[in-house]
Amino acid sequence: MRYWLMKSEPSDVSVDDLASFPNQSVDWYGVRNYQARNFMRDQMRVGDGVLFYHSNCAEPGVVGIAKVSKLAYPDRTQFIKGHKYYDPKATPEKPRWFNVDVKLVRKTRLLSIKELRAIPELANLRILQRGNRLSITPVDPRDWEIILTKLK
DNA sequence: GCCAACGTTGGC
DNA sequence: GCCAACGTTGGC
Repeated sequence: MRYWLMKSEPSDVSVDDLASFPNQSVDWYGVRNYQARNFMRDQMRVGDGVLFYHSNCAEPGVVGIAKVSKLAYPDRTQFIKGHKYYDPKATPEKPRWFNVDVKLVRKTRLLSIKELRAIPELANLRILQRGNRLSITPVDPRDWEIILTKLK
C-alpha cells in the first residue's frame, strides 16, 4: 500500500466537483508527463491513499482524502480528435497515456501549502521541494501520518 | 546525442 | 501577471 499526492486545478475538477460525481470518483485523465504516468501505470494499486490537492488557484493545498479505486487503463482522452488532451501518436493498439480512477474518501479542511511548509517534519515532502512541478508524487508513509493527524 | 528554444507549471 | 524551474522538441 502506497500513498500519493495528486494535484488538480479546482477550475478543472475541484474536491466539491469530485464529491458530486457518481460514486464520488473520477478518471484521472489528462496526465501528459511520463513520470506521473509511470506512477499511475506501474505503481498505483487499488486502495492506495491519495491526498487530493488544489493547485494553481487562490488557496493551494490539501482539501481531501481519496483512494485509488481502479487500476490504470488507457486514458480515453488521448484518442479524441480535437480534444485538449488528444495525442496523434497514440492508438488504441499502442496507447501512450494511462490513468487510474480516484474515489473520494472524505473532504477535509484546507491544509494550505503555507501550513505544510511550516511543519518541519514535512521538509522532504516532494510538493514542497523547489521547482517541483510533478502533478503526481509519492508520499512517504510517515508524512502521510503527519498530514492525516493535521487533518483530524 | 547535444542543447538552445520553446511551452508549461504553479506559487506568489 | 511575473517568472523560476523544468520537460519537450527538433535541428544539427
